[in-house]
Amino acid sequence: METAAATRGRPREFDVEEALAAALRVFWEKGYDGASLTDLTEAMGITRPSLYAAFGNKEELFKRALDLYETEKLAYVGAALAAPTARGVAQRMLEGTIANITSECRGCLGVIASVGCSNADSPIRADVRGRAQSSRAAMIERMERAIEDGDFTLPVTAEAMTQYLTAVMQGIAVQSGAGASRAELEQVAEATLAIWPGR
Amino acid sequence: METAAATRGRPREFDVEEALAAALRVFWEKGYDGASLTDLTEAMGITRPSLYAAFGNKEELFKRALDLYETEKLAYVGAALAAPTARGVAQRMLEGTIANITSECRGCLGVIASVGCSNADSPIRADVRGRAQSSRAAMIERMERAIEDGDFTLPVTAEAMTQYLTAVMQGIAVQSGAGASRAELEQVAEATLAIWPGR
DNA sequence: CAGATTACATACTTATCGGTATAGAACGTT
DNA sequence: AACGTTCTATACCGATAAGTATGTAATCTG
Repeated sequence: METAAATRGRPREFDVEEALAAALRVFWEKGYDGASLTDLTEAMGITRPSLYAAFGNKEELFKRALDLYETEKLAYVGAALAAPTARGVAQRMLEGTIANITSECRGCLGVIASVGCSNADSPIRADVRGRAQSSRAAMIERMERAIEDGDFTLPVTAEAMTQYLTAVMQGIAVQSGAGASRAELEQVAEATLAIWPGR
Repeated sequence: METAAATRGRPREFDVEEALAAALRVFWEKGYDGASLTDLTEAMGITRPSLYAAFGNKEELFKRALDLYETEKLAYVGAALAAPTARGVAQRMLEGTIANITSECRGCLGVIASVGCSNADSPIRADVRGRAQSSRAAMIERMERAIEDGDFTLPVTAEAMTQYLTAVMQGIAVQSGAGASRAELEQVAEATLAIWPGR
């Protein structure tokens, strides 16, 4: 249905992926509510009507930016879950988190969008939550296998260890957004691993 | 200087502390940027000029609300630091955090204001950060004493354990804001205590 | 080259933002 | 009762929010 179009009419003068990457940085810095269309269009180097023609509206642009964020910035999650032991998973997750939130922009876009959205029943929050749910499920599965493998020296549940590790990562993201140095964040990761109960 | 005034002129028709408590709830729910003056005045039951006469402006109102938050909602911090062991401190801190963020409103006002403020160099962020710094210092001191007391079964630093425990609490607050159930939050606290290295 | 089609650029819409000017209402003092 | 003082109520301010109408420029099809 939508495969037609071809190349009729005036060609677009900007690169959609580049513009999207610029939008992602703005959302990352300012959050969904905080990012105005003026901020976005300036960073993307396009005009308002071009943005609406290419992406629909602000909300859809944000979702597209989240897609990009997931594929580019959250790639470490998959690699982390492939670690041979639960400790390895935790280590790679923490390292990935710190690398991610101290790179281009501070903090975690998921946390920023979820916490920073003014009204609790916003479609933005629901979207972010839905995305988080799938990686949570993957983490729980991985932790279940770790329990079967005897990775833990304590009787823990997969859900609890997932929620716990997620909390530490989110806390690191909060501290990063609040201005903590990379060394301080690494302290948290090191402490978590030093405490980690098992291999 | 300001002790004069007495009771000359028309008396105020609303209770300042009550209005402040209402403002706190609004800021807590929507964050600083997200709370509009319309939201605030409606919840406080007063008009705009009354708000400005009594509190100065939005920023000062927020700081007053933060004062109230600290004295009423963060009282558990002092009690937690008085626990006999580091584990006791952690337990009371985690319990206090969960009780706080699942009571009136979800999440932690400090996290919400810090993460949810659209621009990074806002006076709001600076204020929140300054307040957090003092409790951080108190926590570090307490952890130093715990190390001297031999509370820990691992070679840890007071700074690292403080940052770590703070991260877990912030993570719990994030999850609460994202809609996690109380049971899920308690899972995190229980896991943290189960893992806690020492008494 | 004519026409359809698509994108860009300027300027606009309505709504809401934080903050305030102004007028009237309620009090203590004289 | 008249006055100064302080609060409340309404209506307003300029700035900015998200989103769009309109005209023009650039491409493909015929």
